[in-house]
Amino acid sequence: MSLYFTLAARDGAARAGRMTTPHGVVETPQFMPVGTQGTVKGLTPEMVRDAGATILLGNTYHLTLRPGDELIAELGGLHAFMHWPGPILTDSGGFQVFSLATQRTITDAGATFRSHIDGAKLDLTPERAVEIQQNLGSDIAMVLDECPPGDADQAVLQTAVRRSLLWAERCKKHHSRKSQSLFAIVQGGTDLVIRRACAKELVGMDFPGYALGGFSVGESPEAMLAALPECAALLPEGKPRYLMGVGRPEDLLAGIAAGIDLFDCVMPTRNGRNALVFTDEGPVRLRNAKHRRDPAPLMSGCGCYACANFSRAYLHHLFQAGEMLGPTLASIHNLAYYLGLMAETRRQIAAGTFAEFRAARVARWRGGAIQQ
RNA sequence: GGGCAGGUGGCAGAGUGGUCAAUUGCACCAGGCUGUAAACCUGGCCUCUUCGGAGUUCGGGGGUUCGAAUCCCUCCCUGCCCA
Repeated sequence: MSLYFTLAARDGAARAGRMTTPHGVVETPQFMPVGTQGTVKGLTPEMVRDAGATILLGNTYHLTLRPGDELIAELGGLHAFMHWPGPILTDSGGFQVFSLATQRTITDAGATFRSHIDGAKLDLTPERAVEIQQNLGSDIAMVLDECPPGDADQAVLQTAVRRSLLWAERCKKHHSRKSQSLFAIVQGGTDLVIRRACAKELVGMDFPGYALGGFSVGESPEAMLAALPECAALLPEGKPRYLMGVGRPEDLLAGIAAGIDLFDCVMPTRNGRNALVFTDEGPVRLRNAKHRRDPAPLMSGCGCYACANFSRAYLHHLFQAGEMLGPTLASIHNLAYYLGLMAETRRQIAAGTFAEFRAARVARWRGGAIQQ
């Protein structure tokens, strides 16, 4: 076994636990910053660590196209290559099946991409997706899946699930790296019948961890939040549960309430680069003229490097001037905010007060958003 | 004093008789971003508007014309060259 997961506390459906990987321990619930191309954009690994991160995400599709998974293996694996000694989870390229839909064709054999960089052909079969991730040497690899869009009809969802199940089995069979765990991905959109069938099959294959994919891909936030509790409950109790690609702070708390342990999302880093920071009072758009002479930190009471040393007026200036430190500082704050939220959530679950905590937080975010 | 070039929306800069409230870029204003083709993308940016339009604009004034940012006269201003 290369992965140990133990639950330390429960509070309703919410759980607090601990996942031990070859490269370190991950307390759950936990948020994983996204480092698609072997970097959390704009931040050094030390900045990411100091913001509170313990585990990062990397990407199969992007890293095999550039610089190449074999090159990374030759240089000591992804951890050494990107100078991140902690745990890494790699996504399989299944999300690119969705996000780069115009660049690919898909059959039961696998997904064939036309590189978004130079147009070269990339055959991403389940076996190849596993090989790439084994070359990268991540602690957790994901099975290749077909991620259909949020507005897909039942027939499309069923095809995607059938294919994802086929691929999951092939990935599992092909996977051989002992120091790496392979997680399965449940698809099915917001259709609970299809989700249930998909989860049942995957649970029967006995993976060390399970993810919910196919959320936040165009369906309404309400539809996702409504489906989450039942979908999370389909996954084994004693194994890590990962909600892929989600999301806004309130979505994370909803996921945790449903029994999710792991999250990843580009939102804190992408939105940070685009001048939006998350705070207890809701989102703050730093480009807005009202921050021009505001001496306050991004968020009062926040202990992150950005808040400890700089004003909103300064961040506003950096973004107006197009300075690269703006995206860096906003990303640092947003990651610290997300990771701090997870740390506080773990304490609240341990104390048995998660539901009240969640209700108060959500009310404050919404109230703050209205005042913006 | 003489010659030449030129004065267009916050700035730069197109347009040179009607399709011009006026290309485009920048600046500015607002919004979006959910397993990253995103330090990106949308929209707005003279005034009013019941969003159908309406009213004032292209240095000032006068004129030609059915019609002028575009042609003519005049005045003012700017740059370069000569004295």
